[in-house]
Amino acid sequence: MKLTRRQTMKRASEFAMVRAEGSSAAGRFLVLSTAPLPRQQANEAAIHESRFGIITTRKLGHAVVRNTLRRRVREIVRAHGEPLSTGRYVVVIPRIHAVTASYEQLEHDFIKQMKRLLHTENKAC
RNA sequence: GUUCGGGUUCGGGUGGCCGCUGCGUGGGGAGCAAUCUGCCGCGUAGAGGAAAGUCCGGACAUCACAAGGCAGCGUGUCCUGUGAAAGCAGGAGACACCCGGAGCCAAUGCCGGGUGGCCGGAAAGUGCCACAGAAAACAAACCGCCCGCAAGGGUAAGGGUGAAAAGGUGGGGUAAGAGCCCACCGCUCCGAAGGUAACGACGGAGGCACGGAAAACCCCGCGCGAUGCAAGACAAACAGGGGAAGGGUCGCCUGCCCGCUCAUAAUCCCCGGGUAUUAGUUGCACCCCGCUAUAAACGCGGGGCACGGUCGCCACGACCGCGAGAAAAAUGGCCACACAGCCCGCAAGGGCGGACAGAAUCCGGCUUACAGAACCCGAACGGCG
Repeated sequence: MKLTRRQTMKRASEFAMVRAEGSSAAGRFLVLSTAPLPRQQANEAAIHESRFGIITTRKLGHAVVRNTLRRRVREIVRAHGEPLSTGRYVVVIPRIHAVTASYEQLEHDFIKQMKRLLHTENKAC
């Protein structure tokens, strides 16, 4: 899937909403949370693109560490995030163990958490 | 050649696939058009020597085209060069420490070499100096010594403590002692050859006063208006109302003094209103000419300009390098190959694995972090001639 600047979350209120109303799944290396897009935005276009946000806190390390981690996560989302590509907010938060993890480990963890989220959603329906 | 120290330069490479942001451009879409573009392509550019800490200095911007002071902040040997300034470089001086030499009872000083740095003042003032020690500074008596029956007094020579104990040695002197007196050494003050200067060879005087720390406060010289690109400018939208203060308020600073200006506005506080936008545009990312089997661009070629570096015949010139522009923040992810490095192994080979670190208005410095590579200089040791 594509992942351009337009698809990023930019407002604190959006992150707060996902935190308050969304569902999440936590793995060893990262936390994945998601919430549906608001209605009024969904009405404008039939299929609306999801918005993605990656949170890298200072706890993870200095700027270079945070940059690489954010780039890796963005790449993983671009490669495997297709099931999440419409109609939702998606927030990915790397945890402290992600700093020493390999790209492959991060990839597996992301896919696993994504499947868990989608599975519980289907059950709820 | 090895090791150590110093300096300069570099600080990961090549290729493939898939992406992101800026710019340019072809097509599609929207629009009467200018033009715009969340769509599909193509071309092209895209982190550092410290981008870091935010410690100095400037550019730029705003604050009333207006004067000054105190507090406050910065800075501190001298000369030269460089620079817009901060600063940097070279040389010199004093000081401290180390090594060697002469000298030697000791204190200390002399000669030669090397190293070092927040290098004004401790004789303006207030305070401080842990522990130990009797005592930590207008002195002082624990032991000791002397006088004395004792009470008490004299004594800073000796002991011991300490980071530091109030000049050193010798002689005289004395009840015992003491610069109390003398000689030499040291010290202080005054003069002074010389030196651009810091400084100071040398001479004279004085029994000697002045413990340390200025990174405790402080004092002296010199310098400094404040706030920072979240500065600020522009566009769009809108609706104002109420309160406090009346020689008080506001205006340029963190506080204050003094001066000046304005005249019911402004400022401040409260209530209310507005919304272009996935955080509006700009500030903010060099300019000109030519080229491309479409065209253009920040591409390529040439020229100019700014900045940085090197060299010089110091007129300025020559050569080399360099020109990124995000905004929840692009500059990347993965793979392969070779090259450094480390580990295991007799070897073949195998494994691990890229130092410190990420632009945010720009420029000049300072400080701090840093695996490794190349070159240059110096020192020590060893080898060869």
